[in-house]
Amino acid sequence: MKVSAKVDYAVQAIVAIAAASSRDELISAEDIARIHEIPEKFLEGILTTLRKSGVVNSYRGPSGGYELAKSPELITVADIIRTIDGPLAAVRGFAPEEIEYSGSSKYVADVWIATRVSLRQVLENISIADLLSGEFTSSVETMLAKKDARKRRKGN
Amino acid sequence: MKVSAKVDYAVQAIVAIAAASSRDELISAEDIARIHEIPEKFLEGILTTLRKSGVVNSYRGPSGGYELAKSPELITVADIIRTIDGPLAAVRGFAPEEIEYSGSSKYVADVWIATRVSLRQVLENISIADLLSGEFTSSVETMLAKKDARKRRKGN
DNA sequence: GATAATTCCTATAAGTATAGTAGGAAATAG
DNA sequence: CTATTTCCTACTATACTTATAGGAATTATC
Repeated sequence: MKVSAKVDYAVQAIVAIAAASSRDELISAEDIARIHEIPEKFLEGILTTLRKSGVVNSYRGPSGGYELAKSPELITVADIIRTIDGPLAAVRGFAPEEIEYSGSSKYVADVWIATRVSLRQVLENISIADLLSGEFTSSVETMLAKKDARKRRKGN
Repeated sequence: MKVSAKVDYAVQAIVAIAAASSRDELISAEDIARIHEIPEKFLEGILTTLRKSGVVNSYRGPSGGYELAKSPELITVADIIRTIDGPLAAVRGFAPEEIEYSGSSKYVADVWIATRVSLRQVLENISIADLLSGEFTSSVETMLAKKDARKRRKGN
């Protein structure tokens, strides 16, 4: 259950682009890469994917760069993850429903289905606009306010 | 955000062992592998990891096999994932707190922290006993009862 | 028109993780 | 003694992740 560098970079890049767009500016891949310490050529590939999926627009030439293709309220973190990495919660590369669990494993599918529901509840409810303002929907705020939210679990 | 084959196999194996243990029986790796279509030698490695972390006990020789090392109420899916795959939600291999997000990325850490909280809420609240009975805690039942819990999201 | 900035495209590559295989040593019940 | 089973070590193939390299296409500006 790991978040790839690619996805983390993609989210950071989109937020940076959104910040520029909110000032009616374009921002170049080079600037994003330098500011957020993302390998530039790697970032270029990520931005190409985001462009092809219609999340950002790009313009070439001097004073070129990237802008959001739609309002930041309409882009969620879940959208970005699905674009970059595929399904939110794949089990062995399949959707939970596609796997046959028999006998004592009968209820194991429910684990992955519940996992997917919970990921959706968080990631579909955080928009790029939220990440610009730092104000999240109440269900997300509730999670962030949890006692040990920012603490690592003891190594068992 | 994918669930590895290893983790899926591990959960299935533990439940199978729990089912046997509830009848006061041992079960062999070969039986588990055959019944649940898990590559046998691959499963052996998984069971060794689970033994070393104190989740199961093993006995050699004919009529040997595996049993749970503790009560199924005390083993959660989160425990199994951490044993097999490491932290529930690592970002680029680090814990969310370990990454420095600056400038417009300031709030990106909160995304991964909320993600981790939500995974914990699900995975720490599903025990092996729950997977034997098919009866989950109410917060998990609520998720499973959600409208589209068992449906894939449209490809965006 | 020349220049420089920028995206776009294709190819390659190192490193790591995933998923699995093979063979045999050690223990043990009957 | 034999058969069963875990235990241990090593190996392999493939894919994925995380990049890197070089240059072609586009375009704003002088």
